[in-house]
Amino acid sequence: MTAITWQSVQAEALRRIRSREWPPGGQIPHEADLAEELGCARATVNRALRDLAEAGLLERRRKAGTRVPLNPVRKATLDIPIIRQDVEGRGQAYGYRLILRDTTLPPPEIRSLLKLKPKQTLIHILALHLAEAMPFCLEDRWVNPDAVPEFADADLSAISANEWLVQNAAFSAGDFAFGASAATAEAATHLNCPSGAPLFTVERTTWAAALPITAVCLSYAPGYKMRAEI
Amino acid sequence: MTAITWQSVQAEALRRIRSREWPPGGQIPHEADLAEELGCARATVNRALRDLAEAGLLERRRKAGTRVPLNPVRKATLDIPIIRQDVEGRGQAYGYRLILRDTTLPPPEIRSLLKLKPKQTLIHILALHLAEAMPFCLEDRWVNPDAVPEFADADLSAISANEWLVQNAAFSAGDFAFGASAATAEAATHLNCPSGAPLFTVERTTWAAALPITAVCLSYAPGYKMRAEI
DNA sequence: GAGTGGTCTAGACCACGGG
DNA sequence: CCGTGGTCTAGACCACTCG
Repeated sequence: MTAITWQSVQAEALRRIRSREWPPGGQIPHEADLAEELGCARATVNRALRDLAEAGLLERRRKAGTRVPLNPVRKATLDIPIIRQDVEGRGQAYGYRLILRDTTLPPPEIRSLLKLKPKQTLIHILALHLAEAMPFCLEDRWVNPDAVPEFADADLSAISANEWLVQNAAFSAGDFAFGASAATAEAATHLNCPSGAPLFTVERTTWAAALPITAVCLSYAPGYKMRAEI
Repeated sequence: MTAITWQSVQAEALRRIRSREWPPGGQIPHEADLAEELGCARATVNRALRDLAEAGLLERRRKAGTRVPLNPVRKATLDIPIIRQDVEGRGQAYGYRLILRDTTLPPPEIRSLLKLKPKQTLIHILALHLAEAMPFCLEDRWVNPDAVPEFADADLSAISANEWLVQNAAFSAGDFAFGASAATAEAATHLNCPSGAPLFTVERTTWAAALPITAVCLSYAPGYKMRAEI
């Protein structure tokens, strides 16, 4: 009977790493040797070590073998839910208010961010997400109608642009930048906080292949924290 | 000849998801059917779909099968390097200055965060990380000497606590909280910014099993952005 | 050139959990 | 109960890369 799973192999490897039985900077045995020692197939060892390498706890290279990194670059995984789910996941009642919806020329920084041609117009959205009727997050978004033509017909008073896009243009690529900025006068009004208050911000751009879909800046009300585990 | 890899299966699955050939909320074929259709082994399909599920693009449950989620919770991966590598990775010269090193009772919020007994003393570190001789990040750290006794002998003028711990107590578990806060007068002095300036902050706690190792708050100089891709 | 991880296969058994 | 994904195996070939 085989009580050996890839998880148990992984746990044993992790133990050896943490106990420095496999010291930082050192090579560890080959997959084949480990498989024999632990009494399982090489594929099982492979699965276990591959997962550890993806988390940054091991470095693997063909021919060079597997080693414990001296300065591990750990990987943390962030969940990116739609804002409604973020609020509801905290056990709070979600609310939403559309503030502005317009079609206009974007400012230069948005145009260059999305690599648009000079005269390309975008749909501009400003919306407030609420938790227990308190301001939670201000969404300042630009949408490329060429990438998602149906968006022009979306009823943004019933569903947030955030949610609409996740449901209709999801599964695409993009990048995030997290930072802090001072609340502008307008943001302070909407978020009901002092002007200049420190706000946690998420800037995101989304692409369908080479076609830009949307750029958004989310400004969270003071006190918001984004969490991750490792 | 087998031109079929799990990556190609994954790409095909992704295409069907994005093209809505597999619509949101809908079931997709079983692994066995897909394997037959695509002409590969079930294990290959499994690997491809498992990876998509880990990224949040599919939901898999035994017996219920695999479906495309209506509101996908995307997963983004963050790299957590040591600060020196973060700076050097930007092509800048790294510098470091130890500001304070003390052994004392932690404030209540740190004590409860690390679940310490009332009279447990910790080592308190305050240090500044520099990029091109400009303030980059302020490190405010508490270390549990019971968890890492050797830390008491570390020469923190030569190596940052951040780096020492990564090299000597790495591979442990922990959690992160990202947020924004206003620069205190002291932080403003060290970071050379106005008091009250919005700072991007990372709070982290690290554990070896049930034993708390360290709690740290990193305050980044104004303008810092943390990036991730999806 | 040769060693190491990367991957595929065909088959098998198992565990979870929906109906 | 029993279908579906989760996993293990033994063997094979391949691709990368170090020496």
